[in-house]
Amino acid sequence: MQTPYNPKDIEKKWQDHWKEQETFLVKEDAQKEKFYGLVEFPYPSGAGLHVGHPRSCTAMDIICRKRRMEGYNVLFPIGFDAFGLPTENYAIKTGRPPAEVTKENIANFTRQLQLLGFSFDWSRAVDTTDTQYYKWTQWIFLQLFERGLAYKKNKPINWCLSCKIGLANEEIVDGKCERCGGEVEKRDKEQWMLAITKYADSLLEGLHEVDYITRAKVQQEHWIGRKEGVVFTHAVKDSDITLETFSAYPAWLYADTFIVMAPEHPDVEILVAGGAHEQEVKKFIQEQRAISDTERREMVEKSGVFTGRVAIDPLSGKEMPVWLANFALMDFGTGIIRCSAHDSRDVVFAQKYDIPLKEVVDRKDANESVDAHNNVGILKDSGLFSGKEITPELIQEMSAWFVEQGFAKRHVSYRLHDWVFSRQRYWGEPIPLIHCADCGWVPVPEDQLPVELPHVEKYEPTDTGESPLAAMSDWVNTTCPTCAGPAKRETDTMPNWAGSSWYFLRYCDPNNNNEFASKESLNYWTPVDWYNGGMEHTVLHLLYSRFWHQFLFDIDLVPTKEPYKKRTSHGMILAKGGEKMSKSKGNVVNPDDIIHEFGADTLRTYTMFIGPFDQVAEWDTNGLIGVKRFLDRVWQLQEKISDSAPENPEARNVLHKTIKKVSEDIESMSFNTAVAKMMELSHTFQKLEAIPQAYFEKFILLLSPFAPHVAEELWQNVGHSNTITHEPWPTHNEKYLQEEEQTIAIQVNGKLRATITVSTNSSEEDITMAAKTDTHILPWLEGKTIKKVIYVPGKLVSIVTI
RNA sequence: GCCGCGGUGGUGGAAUGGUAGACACGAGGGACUUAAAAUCCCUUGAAGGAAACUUCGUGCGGGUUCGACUCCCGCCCGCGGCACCA
Repeated sequence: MQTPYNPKDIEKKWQDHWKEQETFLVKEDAQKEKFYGLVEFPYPSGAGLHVGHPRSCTAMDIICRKRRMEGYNVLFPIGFDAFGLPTENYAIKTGRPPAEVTKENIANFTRQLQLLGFSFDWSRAVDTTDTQYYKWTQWIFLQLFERGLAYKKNKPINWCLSCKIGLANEEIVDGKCERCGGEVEKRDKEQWMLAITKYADSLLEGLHEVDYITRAKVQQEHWIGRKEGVVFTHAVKDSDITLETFSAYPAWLYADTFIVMAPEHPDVEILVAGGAHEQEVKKFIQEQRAISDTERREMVEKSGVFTGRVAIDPLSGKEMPVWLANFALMDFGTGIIRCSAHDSRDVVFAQKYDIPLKEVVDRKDANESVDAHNNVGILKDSGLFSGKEITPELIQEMSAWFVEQGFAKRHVSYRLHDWVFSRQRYWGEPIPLIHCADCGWVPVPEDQLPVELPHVEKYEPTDTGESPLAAMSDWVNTTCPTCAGPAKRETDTMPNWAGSSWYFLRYCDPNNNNEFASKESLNYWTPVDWYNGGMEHTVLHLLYSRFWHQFLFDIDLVPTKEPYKKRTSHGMILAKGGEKMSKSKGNVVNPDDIIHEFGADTLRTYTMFIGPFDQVAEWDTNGLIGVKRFLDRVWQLQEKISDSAPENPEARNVLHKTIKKVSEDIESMSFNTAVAKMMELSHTFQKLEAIPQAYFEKFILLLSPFAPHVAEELWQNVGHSNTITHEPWPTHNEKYLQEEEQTIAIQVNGKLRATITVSTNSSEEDITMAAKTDTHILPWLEGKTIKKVIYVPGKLVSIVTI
């Protein structure tokens, strides 16, 4: 009688074994093909691991363990994205240094992740707050700076009136300060920007060569928002000013009758200066400025004010009144719009202020909307293009003609904006620049990197909205690296996204003191073969890290243009009832408790069994019971192993089907059905008097990526002394997938009426004959003429009668 | 409003043109036990029927097909993202 399955002892034993034997440590090996599997590194919060972490980590752990068994040299690293607001806010509240808190949190996360038995190469763990790590984050920033991709610009920041601090966008909930619920307004401040828009087209093109889930590609495309169009230049009557408008729908340009400008457009002031409408316009601009972003977003009412000016339409020579409108956005296109009867928003505005409109297509009926975005209809009153049907070709033709005639120039507009890279915060990488009155912004010399975060007394941002570093005059005041004159350090820090934009490169060579990673290590390991992470990161993190990587590629520091070959995403795990897990709701599931009660193997396998991997799943502790029973059953099977066990064709066939199914399902991340199939196999084996050892071993190999600890123990119990980690992955034999008998469904007129069991060798004639003469089928054919018989090999016979 | 994903038993889900409900939870019944737990076995979409079996059934309405959860057209609902984008 075997001892009962005791996960606690087994899991500890094998985790120690892997650590001592350095089972998962890897080195470059030119003889072996590499595989780089990556999971998003966690933010080590004080709350500890969430059950969502085991879900994504187990999935990639399974893939990496399978790859090792397939003979690949597998890099599967982990680290911590440890700069961030929650730790800083905790520091403000308690006065404890963030570095100290971070250290504790990382230790706790490490302990928890190790309890789950992931096959990470822990020797490569990185921590973005480690000076030896952020030295290189700063270094990469300087490369961007030196090539003109980092620049300073006056930008509004979010300012909480009651906390008197600058807030990140993420800290604003429903337009209010997340911390105190107070009002938030915009304040202008000089901010460091990264020119990601220079990479907009490259980032768009790169999407064609990578294998990302469609959602990720579509969302990135949408975020970049590339739109081709034309820019018209309009003379303003009795003025030297010209107005440039952007149009993405050139088919409707003949319909335009008025122009609107964004209230914040810099030319507005000159345009109205001294005019009869100046006071009204100024009042409108002030009103608009007072409205917060959130209110503005919710505002449906269109409003505006006439500037008193008239622009000339280059197409017709006619006059177009120029208005300011609350819906014109300064940061899209040129901030000035030609408006027409073919845009519902323009129509609402025109009707409100009695501005004349003109349609350039005939409506079939009065209710039909002829919206600019539809691009359908036959043009009228459109000069040369009257009578032509709007098609993509015509739009091209029109754009070309406008350009040719000198009315317009081509222009591409993007939704994507340059990346605001400054934070007025303590807990981030200091921006390694020094400002000198004579030399301007000067980079900190490479041999002085990293610029370390100094120790401060208070972590709150200052009254002026600057980072607490600004109060450290000893640190701020320095000398200019160029002229040695007095100079000041930049006190802004980098955003959270900085450290995570290149961490996967550091994993290749984490202890390198001379480079962010050696060329050899990057050539061997990159690109990442498979990257799994959360849906919430498919836009920003992915875009930012692709941008940095493409930049590093352009300056010849990484070997590929794209960092990730393949990107998948896991669904979130929600609490029972479909709510997000949160401390305040008290519905958080702590992995420690689950491991204590059921074991890590059960937790791992359950998170894979819970539902389709890419969809949200509701946590259900009852579901763990079924998985625990399964592993118990597998454990019991070892008692039935026998050298003298006879071959059992039926069990063997089920085994080979399981090998095929599990192998394929891991590749498609259909982990839930892989587990289900192994459960079936365990039932099949359980019914046997004796199990041939060879069958059992193959089963254990299949199970090992899911439940590695129990698999190692069983592997040892059946007589092996080596770890199961590098045993070859089982392959199925096609001939064992063939049953000797098959069940054929018989349909009459599309309805299932019977099933018959026939030998696999039976001919089509035999089977259709058997179908037609089956006792259950005969009554359905009585008095009918058979029109057609469809035979699907191995599946069914469908009889159609008249 | 636009984009993406989803809607199947009491519950989580399986099946991407071929026997709807695999696998699991829960529930009911049984075996073992002095008893309980654990374990094992059976039943479990609905309705009708003694049974054989029949009818209905994958959000709603149409269509294609011998055959549709699956493909096409038109809707409804839920979740996520973007949103006055010219």
